[in-house]
Amino acid sequence: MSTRHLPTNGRGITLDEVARVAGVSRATVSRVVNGKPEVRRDARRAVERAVEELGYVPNAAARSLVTRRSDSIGVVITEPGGRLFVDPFFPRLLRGVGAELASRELQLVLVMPGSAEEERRAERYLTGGHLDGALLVSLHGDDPLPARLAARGIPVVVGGRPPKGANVSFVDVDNRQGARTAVEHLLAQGRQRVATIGGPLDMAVGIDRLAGYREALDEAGIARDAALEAIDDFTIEGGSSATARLLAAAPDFDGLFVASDAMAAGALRVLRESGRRVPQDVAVVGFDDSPLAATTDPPLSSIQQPIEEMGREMVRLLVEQIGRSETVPRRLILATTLVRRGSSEGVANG
Amino acid sequence: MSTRHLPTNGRGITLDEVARVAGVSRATVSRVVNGKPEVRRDARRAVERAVEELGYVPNAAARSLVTRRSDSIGVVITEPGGRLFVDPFFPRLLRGVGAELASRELQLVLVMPGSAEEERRAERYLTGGHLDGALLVSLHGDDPLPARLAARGIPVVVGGRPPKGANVSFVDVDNRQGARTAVEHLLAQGRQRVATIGGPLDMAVGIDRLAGYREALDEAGIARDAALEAIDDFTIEGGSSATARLLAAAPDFDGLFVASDAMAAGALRVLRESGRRVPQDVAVVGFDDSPLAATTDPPLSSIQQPIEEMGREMVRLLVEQIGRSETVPRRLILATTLVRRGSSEGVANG
DNA sequence: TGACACTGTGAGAGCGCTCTCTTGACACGC
DNA sequence: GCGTGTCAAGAGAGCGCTCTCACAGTGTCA
Repeated sequence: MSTRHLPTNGRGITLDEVARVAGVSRATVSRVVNGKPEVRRDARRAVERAVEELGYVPNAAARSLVTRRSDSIGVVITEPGGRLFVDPFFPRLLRGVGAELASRELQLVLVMPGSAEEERRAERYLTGGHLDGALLVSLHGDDPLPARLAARGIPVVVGGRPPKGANVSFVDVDNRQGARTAVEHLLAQGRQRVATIGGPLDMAVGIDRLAGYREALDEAGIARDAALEAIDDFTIEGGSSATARLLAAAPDFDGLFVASDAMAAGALRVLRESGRRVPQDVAVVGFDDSPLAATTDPPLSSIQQPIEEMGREMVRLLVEQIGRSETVPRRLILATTLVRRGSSEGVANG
Repeated sequence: MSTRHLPTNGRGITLDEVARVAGVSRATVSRVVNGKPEVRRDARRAVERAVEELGYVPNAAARSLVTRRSDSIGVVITEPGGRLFVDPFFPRLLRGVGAELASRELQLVLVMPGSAEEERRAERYLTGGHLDGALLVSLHGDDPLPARLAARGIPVVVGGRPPKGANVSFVDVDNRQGARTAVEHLLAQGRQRVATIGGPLDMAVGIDRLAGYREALDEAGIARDAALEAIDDFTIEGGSSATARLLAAAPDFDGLFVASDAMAAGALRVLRESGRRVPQDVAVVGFDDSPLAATTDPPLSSIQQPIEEMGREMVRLLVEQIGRSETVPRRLILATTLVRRGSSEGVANG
């Protein structure tokens, strides 16, 4: 597009040089570059031409130094490993975040602390004013990070329901309603004994999806049965062993809601090994609608979450906060969708 | 616009204040903070105490402005979507990159251009001297980006084999040898007619994995057969339709090497639908060793690649370049491993 | 015509840091 | 005593930018 002859690599072309070439002052160039309105046509034009000709790119450090803005935000992923690799939650989220940032000329700084030591370094970095704000994802237990950052006046938005103490903005997926939808779908298929495999109860997703399961049963007037509930981590193996426990405690269940697709994949295997046919004997619905839902045998019905939208909304909430000195925390809950596949279709048994 | 002298971000602790508290000059504080040796014991101690007491964190922008280093590197992922979400390649890579950067006090800036427009913006950003170097992953076709950046003197390391024209450092996985290993394994199992499903031939991975397949056959003295080769994209659906074509063209194949696990998942489904048993009738090996390899029925044998190590090595090569003015491009090829699972086990047929 | 408002532009003061250069203190040899 | 060398520490000059303030130029109205 442009013919920039000078291979600058940042060092070299400064505002001063552009000003000289354009025949105006440094201040005027600055105004044009930053889109300020009070510059006359011809001056603006001269500056634009000079910028183009010289291939001028503003020096971010110098600008930051005076504006006290870094024009970049942090995305902190505190995830030891598991979920990180099993489904494409993070790529999707980052995609959404990136898309929303791009139109705002903001940069995305990824922080993935892998140890307690690195986590402390990350906090230090965040509180050091290097970033204009932070997106916090995949918090575990009652991580004090969001509250700590908020207390320091750093704009923060949490992805997922934040820990108890933290009064910060967040964007969450409606896990509870998603779980309800899944269970209602199983009941509508005529299933009488619907079991569940829940995720870890130290995570909001784990708690909320189990709560949704229970609500759906309550609302349908079906008595709960502790034997129909098994809890495990979000891995494939967790799903397998939880299913084994379920089969031992309540061999007669004919519907199964699993709080993640990975666990559901494990469940399908164990069900098959136990001689159950899916969906004829047991109808199964997972959660996440991850790619592996389409590869299992039979393909897995699942609850789809708008992850990219979540990323985008997180950025919007964060940008709202940046610049304002005091803001009221906002919360946003995004709806989920049931995706019907073979594992819960047809075969009305009763 | 809004003049804010709020104690937010950074909180205004400067070198000067630390110097005053410690009773030394700004220069001495700077020396201590940057680990320069020529400071006497007591002065050093006083500074350290003052830093601790005040919670001083250096202002990155000010430092950058004079050092002309940003202490951050870019990771550019030019991937329209497909591969991004199907397997955890990127989380793994980012994990490796992040781990290696953390110990070097470097920050990771993620750039994911989603359109041509964003790609140009990204290039502008990179050449603007905002970053000390860049890691380029998932390049397609003959993307001119690496060559362009290198020409501007920006340190660059490519993940995967770079486009023809680009004489830059890169780290790649030994796709060719991985494919050979897979095919040799199938032959060792007694398979006589080994087919393959290859990836897009405008990508280095696609080309190299197909080349490996052919080499293995050549070396075993088996004549190649065009009917045994099908090409498609790296998706599940691509694998399905490629398999259908293979079944039509050469219904007698008894071994199948698929250039990605996602495609292999599609292949398994179509093989099953056609009445073939895996591994009895057709033994299958995939590539990537993604999580879905463990969830298919039967579990999929696959070629594992050291993705996190790739990320770490990329950072090492990049850091080597940063600071040096002229460097010779280096290349690194990482070995793969065959992971044997049910889809290619036992049943020596011949 | 003078007083005043308004607009576009330039001059210049920093932002917080690093780094060179200079100074100061001290030890040593003659 | 003086010159010389060594090492630690301070003074001060920017790095490239934004932003305030002053000022020149133009228009408006009494």
